[in-house]
Amino acid sequence: MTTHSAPAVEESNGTRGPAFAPLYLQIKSLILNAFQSGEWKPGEPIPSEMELANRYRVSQGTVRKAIDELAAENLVIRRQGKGTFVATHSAQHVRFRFLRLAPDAPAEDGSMGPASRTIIEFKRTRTTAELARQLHLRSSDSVFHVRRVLGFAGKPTILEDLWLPANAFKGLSAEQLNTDRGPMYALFETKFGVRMVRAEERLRAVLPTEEQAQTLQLPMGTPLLQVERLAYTYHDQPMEVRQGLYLTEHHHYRNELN
Amino acid sequence: MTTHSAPAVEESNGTRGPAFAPLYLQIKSLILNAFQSGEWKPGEPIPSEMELANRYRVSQGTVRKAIDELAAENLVIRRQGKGTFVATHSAQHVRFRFLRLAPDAPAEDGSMGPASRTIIEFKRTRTTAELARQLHLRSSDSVFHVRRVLGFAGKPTILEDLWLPANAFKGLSAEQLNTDRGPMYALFETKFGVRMVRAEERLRAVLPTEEQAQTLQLPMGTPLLQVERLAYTYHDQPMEVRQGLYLTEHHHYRNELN
DNA sequence: CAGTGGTCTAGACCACCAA
DNA sequence: TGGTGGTCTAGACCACTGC
Repeated sequence: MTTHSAPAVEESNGTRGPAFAPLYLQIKSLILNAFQSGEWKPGEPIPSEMELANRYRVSQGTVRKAIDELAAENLVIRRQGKGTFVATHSAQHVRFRFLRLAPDAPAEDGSMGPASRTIIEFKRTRTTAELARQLHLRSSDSVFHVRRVLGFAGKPTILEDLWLPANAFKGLSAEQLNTDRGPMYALFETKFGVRMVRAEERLRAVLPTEEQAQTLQLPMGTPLLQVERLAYTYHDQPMEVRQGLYLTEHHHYRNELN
Repeated sequence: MTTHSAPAVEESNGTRGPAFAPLYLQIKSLILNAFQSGEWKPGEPIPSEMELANRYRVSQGTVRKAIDELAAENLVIRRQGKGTFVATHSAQHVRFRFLRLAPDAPAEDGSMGPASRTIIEFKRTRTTAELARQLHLRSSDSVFHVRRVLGFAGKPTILEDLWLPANAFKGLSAEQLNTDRGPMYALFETKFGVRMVRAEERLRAVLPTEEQAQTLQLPMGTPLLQVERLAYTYHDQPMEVRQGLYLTEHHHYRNELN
């Protein structure tokens, strides 16, 4: 603490983004740190703009611009008159935000989720070279591997494999996954403090192997949409690899180009 | 013109967005009108923020917020020290912005475009009921129908059908499409003043018909990625229906989830 | 009513670009 | 050097929420 005119920002914090970034980006980075450290948890309100402005010794406008960006990236939700809240996968209106498969005929009850979910495999294994590369792991690290089938209206529709770094998901169990209702990403948030923020997907049309066809109860030769996903948490840290096979007879993958 | 304190906004303009929208949204709407009317064309600079502030009788900050949104929607490009420019599909770095198919192995020369393009059908027909619904046409209106094949590295990879409202594309010819280099959407801009701004896509895995397989020189039973697109110009006006069949043996459709 | 985010203004200074 | 967009500030007022 120097004596004259407080230094703006500073938070007795070693890692503070690029040294000479604009003030509002430094503020944004500090807020993200608070998210990652769990100081403000998903679903909870963050301090008001005025409070943050005082804390960081900047004007309200600068805090506002930082929060503007966080809101644009869906990391935060603003509600006029109430406050600003850390975004969560548990909130009703953003559930299945990352599941882009939609029924061709819109469901009666409005939004939909999988009607059935069955874990058909759960194990902890050593990382493969490919996984290590994608998840930034060392070859000695281990991962959880989950395989599950999602069904809509009684019909198996998605066969999904996913891999998670064991270090970040200590204690994950098949029991836990089976018991839980609601999106898997909501479970990750509440039980492991891991919030998925962004993902990249690669899509292809493929034919199922015999095993895959049996699992999905489909004839061989049925074309399936293969979706490879790499999901990231705060600060662009990769935290999940997922590969899905989607049956697109009565569903489609929707996308917006901007 | 009243005498006291100029009224802010107003542009002797009947259609001006929602009546009681915030000022900056009204400004944004006025700017969009200028785009649509062709007052400021793709690639050209728009007036400086100060000029616009004076013209619309608002502060620079309000104009700035309007332009912020336009920039976020990729309708405008800002360049510090130079000005703000109407976005264009002709610009080198945004070419093929709407083509999400990428080679599995990154190309040597960096960015890629189709190596070959062949128009295999071009005709003017009456609108179908489905097309009329999607393009907001009357059943008496007619459309252009184009079918083409795109190839990469000598291999046919995309079979694409597209439909355009004939009214908006008066004079479009197969000749024109064959002669032109560069993205089709750039041609639409320069020749017809139609700028595509946004699109919705629906993806499915399908098997080709016999005719489609022959056209793409593929064996029957090859799974293909079917991409249905509805593309919009300014003010959310639908202007193109497109259906593509993508061969995803050596390419993938990339997507970002936020 | 007090507290929150949302809008709007006016003005200062900076970083970048072209002539 | 002058003009452009980019950042930052300070302050006013509005709209919405909950007590």
